[in-house]
Amino acid sequence: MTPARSRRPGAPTRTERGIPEATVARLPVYLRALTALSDSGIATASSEDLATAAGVNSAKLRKDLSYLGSYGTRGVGYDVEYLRYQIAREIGVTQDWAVVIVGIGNLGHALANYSGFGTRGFRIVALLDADPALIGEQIGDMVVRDFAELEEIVAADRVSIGVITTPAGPAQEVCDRLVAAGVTSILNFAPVVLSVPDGVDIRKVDLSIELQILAYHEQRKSGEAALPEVPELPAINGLPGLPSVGGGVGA
Amino acid sequence: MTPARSRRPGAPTRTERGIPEATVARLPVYLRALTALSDSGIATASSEDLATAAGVNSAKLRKDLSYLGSYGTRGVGYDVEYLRYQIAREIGVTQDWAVVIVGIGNLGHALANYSGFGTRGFRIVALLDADPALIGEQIGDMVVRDFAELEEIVAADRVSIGVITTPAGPAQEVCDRLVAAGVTSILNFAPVVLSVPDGVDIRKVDLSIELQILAYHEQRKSGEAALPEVPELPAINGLPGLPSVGGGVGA
DNA sequence: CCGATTTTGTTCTCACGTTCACAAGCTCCT
DNA sequence: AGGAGCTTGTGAACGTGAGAACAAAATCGG
Repeated sequence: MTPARSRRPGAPTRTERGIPEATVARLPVYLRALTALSDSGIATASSEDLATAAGVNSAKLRKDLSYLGSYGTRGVGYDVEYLRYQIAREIGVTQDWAVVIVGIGNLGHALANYSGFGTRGFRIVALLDADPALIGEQIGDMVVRDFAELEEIVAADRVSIGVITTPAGPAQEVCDRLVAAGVTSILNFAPVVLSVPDGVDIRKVDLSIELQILAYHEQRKSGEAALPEVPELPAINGLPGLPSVGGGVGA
Repeated sequence: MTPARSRRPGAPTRTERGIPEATVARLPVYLRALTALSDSGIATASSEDLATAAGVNSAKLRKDLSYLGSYGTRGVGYDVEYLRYQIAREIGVTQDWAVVIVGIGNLGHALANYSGFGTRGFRIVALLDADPALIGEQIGDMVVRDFAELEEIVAADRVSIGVITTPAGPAQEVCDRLVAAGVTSILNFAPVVLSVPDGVDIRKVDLSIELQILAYHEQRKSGEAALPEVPELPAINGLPGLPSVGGGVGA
């Protein structure tokens, strides 16, 4: 351990490798950009080049990279291969993470077939479903197994990441089982808010939310005129009997 | 138009219906929570109830809702149906938005079959692909059509939202065609940074980025010991010939 | 009719994230 | 060897978002 390079008294006291969440979310983008540059045979790139490839501005990119350390050479730029390795190591994709996918419907199928699984760094070790009609089905070079085998598989393959592609209904129960089995990171595609204990990370991908955000902006663009005028009282047309207002539900 | 209700001189001057982006991103979550409460027969809910259902804290929820107006009754709470309608209207899902999906691979198939397409508010009007082997295939109650028909379809159905589920390669070209045809909102599943002109909104969903973010936190949890020590010089082992350092790329 | 109770809407403060601007440091040319 | 020219890394200003706390308004009981 180097003795904390030039820790000034007034420095932001970024606690021992604490990288801001916003930066963490961009590192994979930089990694992909670097891989693309590398594949094009580019050996060195400036922050400006990288920023363009990643779709951000160069000041932000430099600040983000500065949290990792001082890779990069002033007056020259960044060595593409070197930086790529450093970011991959920081993210943790120099090792392989074992992943299980639970819920082999349309989306589960699609993810199971997702060749390369993005960049390397992840290995699907099991496709699970509770439906007997699906168990045994061959997908790519894998076979769908019974969700009941979850605990066994997690323990055997040291699985730390679970992907939930079930419908909304069973999602929380599946989530609880994953957590109980020892999975500590979950990627949720089901349209529900899952609750997990502290220490478990959860991320959500939700198609319909993304579309609704687009719709909001789209509505703005189509001129404010398109907005139906607000009925200020709850006299809603096609809705089943509303109590005039209030009325107090037994909470 | 009401003359700007009680605009104080020192007020934040939130420009005429400018809702913060962070709030916009949460409105669909509130909408879903309200729909769930409604389906359970709950007629009135407090900010605390709603916040729990949506997975946020109640102060944030109240502040978010306050940007929409003063729906809600002090001492009582919010009328579920009324608030649900107001949010739906604000987002713009009281009308139906026409959507095309381009790229009918595994993911495209999955989205095409996504029944209900989240909540209502969206209508898939075409599934497009350039591969002759796919054109004509029946998926649900739709048929895959030739990507060449894009312009015609967009014009005929007033399509404003496009979903890109092609591989990375053709994504930018597909994007350009969509924009040229008049689409002004794009949801991109391809692992590339797309560039679009001003006035076009774009959102990205990226499985491998989400997994990498999880991996980063996972690595943190597994104890810092797991971090391989940093090679401070670019002496990278299994990589093809690196110029010692620098060497200046022609940029 | 009035006070107690409940819950919203809003104000204030703090933390986080973004962008600007520039000094430090490296390379290359003369 | 020394200066010119780039490009990084970072300090500082600015804007946005989150959370605590409280005043305003509505209901309910006496």
